[in-house]
Amino acid sequence: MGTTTTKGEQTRAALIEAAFELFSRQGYHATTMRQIAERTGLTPGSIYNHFFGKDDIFLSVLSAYHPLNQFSSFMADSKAETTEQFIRLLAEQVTGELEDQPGLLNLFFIEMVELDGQHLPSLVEEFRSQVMAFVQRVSSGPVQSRVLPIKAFRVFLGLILAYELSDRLVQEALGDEEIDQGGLDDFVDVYLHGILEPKDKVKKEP
Amino acid sequence: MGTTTTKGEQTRAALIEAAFELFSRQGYHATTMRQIAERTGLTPGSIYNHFFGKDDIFLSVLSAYHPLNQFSSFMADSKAETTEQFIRLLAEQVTGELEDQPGLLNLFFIEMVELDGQHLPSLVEEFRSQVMAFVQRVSSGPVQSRVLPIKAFRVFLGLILAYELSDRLVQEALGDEEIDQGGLDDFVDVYLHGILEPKDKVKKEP
DNA sequence: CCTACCGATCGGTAGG
DNA sequence: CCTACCGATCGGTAGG
Repeated sequence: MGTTTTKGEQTRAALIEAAFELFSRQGYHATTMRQIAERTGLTPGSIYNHFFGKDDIFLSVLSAYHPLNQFSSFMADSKAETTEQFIRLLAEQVTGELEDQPGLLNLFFIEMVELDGQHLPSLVEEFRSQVMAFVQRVSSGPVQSRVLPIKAFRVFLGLILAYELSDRLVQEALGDEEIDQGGLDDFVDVYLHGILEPKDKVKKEP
Repeated sequence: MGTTTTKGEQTRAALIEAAFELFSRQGYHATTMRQIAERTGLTPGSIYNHFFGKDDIFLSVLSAYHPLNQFSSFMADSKAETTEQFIRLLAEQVTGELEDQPGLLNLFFIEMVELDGQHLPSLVEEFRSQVMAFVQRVSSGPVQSRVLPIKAFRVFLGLILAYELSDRLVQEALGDEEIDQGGLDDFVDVYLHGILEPKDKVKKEP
């Protein structure tokens, strides 16, 4: 690459990567500065040449690894023609990404629980443009969505969460038994068409 | 109540309650035995007359407060006639419960991240009968579900998660701005009928 | 970037 | 159930 990286920048990057692996596996408070240093081949004290402290490291990890980073490229590169195709493809890519990097979701939960969600607002802010792209895409297709696009986005996020978390639960519960692979399509089906047959469309009482 | 509780049992219960509040707010490792003792009016050392150690307390908290405890009573008491009513009512009750006790969800995430999900299998086992009740209910209604009931259940759990988590995110992001209250109905709508108009039912390529 | 070190605090125990 | 205490380990600093 044309970008030159100084030794210091390389060390900083190595620290962030090591910290990501430790944080996402053990949580924030269970991860020690000594562990991070050891993984990078440094002495604990040396870390403070690159970061103000432990929380500064976590903040850097969070911005480098937060789960919504690749959303935009997925959406920009999408070759889908219909809304249905678009949703299916996006769900596939996002869950694939989360499967490759299981720590991404953990990092999010750690921030929420152990750090009281203090960094969530800025994360949401960073993500705003990607939400808009999704909304634009869903509302401009040849077939309109039944619900407000922003609601559709929120439920879509939930779809991803539902698939990932229940997948972990099922795998944990079953152990070595049959693996309920590939259920993603069913999840997306429900998202697109609901669990009920169309004939069940009963008017709600006012 | 007719059940007599000894002093020791009362203290144990008080410890579990105090521990729940602290764990769910701060996480496992950030909560100290001294904090738990202080909240109960005890000396740190006294805790060990009731529990083997910190992890034993967490285990007790988890079984006393795990989020799926009230599911069964909700389903048993449901007066819903149609599947649609059943789902709507259940979603309302569960999210209402999670709103009253925000710690329930946190506890689940803490277990998953900080304790590596070691207790999840037993939790799932405890919950198995409730899953069966849901499946039974959805598959025996006058209107059949389009998807396998077990899948419908997994997506339903995701629906709840989606609503709760995105609600927290939105509230965190908006701060004092408009509060997007009551969007639960929209979430349930998507779950029941999908985001697409029925006319969009396009066959997937084989 | 390392050596050496600090005060603070942790989970847990002994003895009564 | 309390007093008193332990070894271990934590995040972070001083000085070079």
